[in-house]
Amino acid sequence: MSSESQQAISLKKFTNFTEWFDELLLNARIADNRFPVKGFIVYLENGAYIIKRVREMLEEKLEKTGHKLMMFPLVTTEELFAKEVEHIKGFSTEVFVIEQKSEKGAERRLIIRPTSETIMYPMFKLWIRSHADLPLKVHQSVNVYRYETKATRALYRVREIPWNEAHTAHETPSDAEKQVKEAIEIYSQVLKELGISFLLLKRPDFDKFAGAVYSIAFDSWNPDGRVNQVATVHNLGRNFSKAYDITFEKKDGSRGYVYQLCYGFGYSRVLAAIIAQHGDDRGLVLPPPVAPTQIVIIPILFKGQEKEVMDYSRSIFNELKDNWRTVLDDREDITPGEKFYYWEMMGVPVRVEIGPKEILEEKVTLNRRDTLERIQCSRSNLVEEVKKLMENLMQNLRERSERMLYKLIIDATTLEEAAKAIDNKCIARVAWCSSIECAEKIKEKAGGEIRGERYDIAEHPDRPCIACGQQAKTIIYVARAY
RNA sequence: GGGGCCGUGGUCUAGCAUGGCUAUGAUACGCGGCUUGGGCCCGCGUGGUCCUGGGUUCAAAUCCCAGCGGCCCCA
Repeated sequence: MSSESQQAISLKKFTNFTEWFDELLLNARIADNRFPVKGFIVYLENGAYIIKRVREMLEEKLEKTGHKLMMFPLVTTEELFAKEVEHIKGFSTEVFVIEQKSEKGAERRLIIRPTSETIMYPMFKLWIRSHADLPLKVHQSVNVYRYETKATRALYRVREIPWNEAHTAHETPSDAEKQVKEAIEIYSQVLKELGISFLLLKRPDFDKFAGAVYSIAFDSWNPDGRVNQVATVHNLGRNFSKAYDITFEKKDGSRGYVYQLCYGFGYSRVLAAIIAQHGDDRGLVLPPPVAPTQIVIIPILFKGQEKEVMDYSRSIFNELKDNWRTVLDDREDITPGEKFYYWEMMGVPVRVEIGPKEILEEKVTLNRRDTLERIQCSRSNLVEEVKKLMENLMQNLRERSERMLYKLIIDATTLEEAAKAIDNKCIARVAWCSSIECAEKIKEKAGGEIRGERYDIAEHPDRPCIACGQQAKTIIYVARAY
C-alpha cells in the first residue's frame, strides 16, 4: 500500500486527534472518562486487558534481569517525604494528602505516593548492610497519585497513574551506569514488541527528575504533534542515599553511600501510544501480543446453507483457538458487514471470512487489520499462514510507526522554521548552546519544549545555536508535550 | 497560574440569540419480521435530575452567579 493511501485512511486521526481519540476510547471499550472526579478514569475491559498484557511483558523482562517483585505501602509521612530537598521541591505542589484525626484530636498528615522513593528508601536503609547485599533491584506495578494542576486528559495526563516503577542500588557509579543501560534495554524491548517508536532523549538539566543526577526519557510520537513521555530512567547518584542514609560496607572495610537508579514505565501512556500510533479512522489496530481478540471468524450465512457455513466455521475455530485468542462471531441478528466494522473498531489483527465460496474451494479468506488487505489461504496450511501473517503484521506496524516518527522530525535552522514545524504538528531538531536563556527563548519563540538530546546516538551540531547564533553544544529535539 | 468555548435519553445532536406547546432528530437498546461477501429494510417499544446548587421571573434547557466536569489557547 502506498504511503498516500495510508495517510488517507488516517485522516481524522491527524486532523482532529482529540475527537478521534476520545470517541475511540469509549467505542472500543478502552476507557470511560465519565467518572465524576477529574483525572480519574475507568479502564474498561479492552483497556484493562491491554495494560495487563503490557504489564506481563514488562514484568517478565524485569524479573529475568533480577528485579524482585515487591509491594510497598501507598503512603509516606511528611518527614520522610521532605528528606531529599530537590525531590520535595519537585513534588510538593502535586501530592494528595490524607488528613487523619484521632479521637483525642491529634492530627496527622499522610502523603499518598506520587512515586515511591520516599517509601522504599527507608527500607533500603534497613536491608542494605554490605556489598554482598548489592545490587538491590526491586520493582512494583502500582498506581501513583499526582494532583495535576494542568488540564487532565484521559490516559495521557491523569491523576491516578498506573505504572511500573523499579528502584536499584549499586556499589559504584559504573555499576549504576550499567544499570541505566539495562533499564533502557528492557523498556526499548517492550516498546519494540508493541511496535511503538520513540525518541530516546537525555532531558536537559532543568527538566530532570526531582532529585536525579540526570534523566533519560522515552518520548513517543503522537498524531497531534505532542510527544508522549511513556517511560523514564533516572540516575540518582548518591542524592537519595545521602538523604536516607543508605550506606554499605565495602570490600576494603570502609563505608560508603550506595548509587541509585529509579525508572518508571507508564502503562496508561503506553496504552495511549498503542492506540495513537497504530490506530486509523476505522478504530484500533492492535499489536497481536496485546490484542484481547487476535482472530475473529465471521461466517457469511446464506439462506439454505447456514449449517454448512457454521460447521465449517466451527472447525476453523477449533484449529485456531489453541494458538490464538479467537472469537467466532455467530450473532445472527446483524450482517457480516456490520461485524466487519465492529471488529475493525476493536482492532482485531486478523479476520477470517467464511462463506459458501470458501467451503467449495476448501479455503478461507483472511483479512489483515493493518493494511485491510484480503488474502486467500488454503485450509491445509491455515495455521502456518496465520502465523506468518501475524509476524508480518507486527513488523509492518513497527516499521510504519518508525517511518512516521522520522517523517515528523524537521530540521530547523531558525526559530521561525522551528515554530513552523511545531505548528505543523512536528518535532523540531535544532542546535543549542546549552544556556538557560536560549532554552527560554526557544520555548517562547518556537512554541515547544526542549525535550533533550539523543541518548542512543551521538549527534554533533553542524550549525550555531538556533537562538543566539553562538557555538552550539548539542542537537536537541523541541516539541509540544503532554 | 491566566483567558476562551462547552455540558440536553447509553452515544451524538436540535432548541438557547429574543424565557412560554407533551424537549428535536439520529444512533443505540428490547421484541417481531425480512435479510446476510462492508453499517440493509419494515413494524412496535424502552430510555431524560436538559451537569449541580442558588438567583431573576407569573414562567428557566434558555437569562445571572457559584461549583463540578470536559475541550482549546497562553504562561
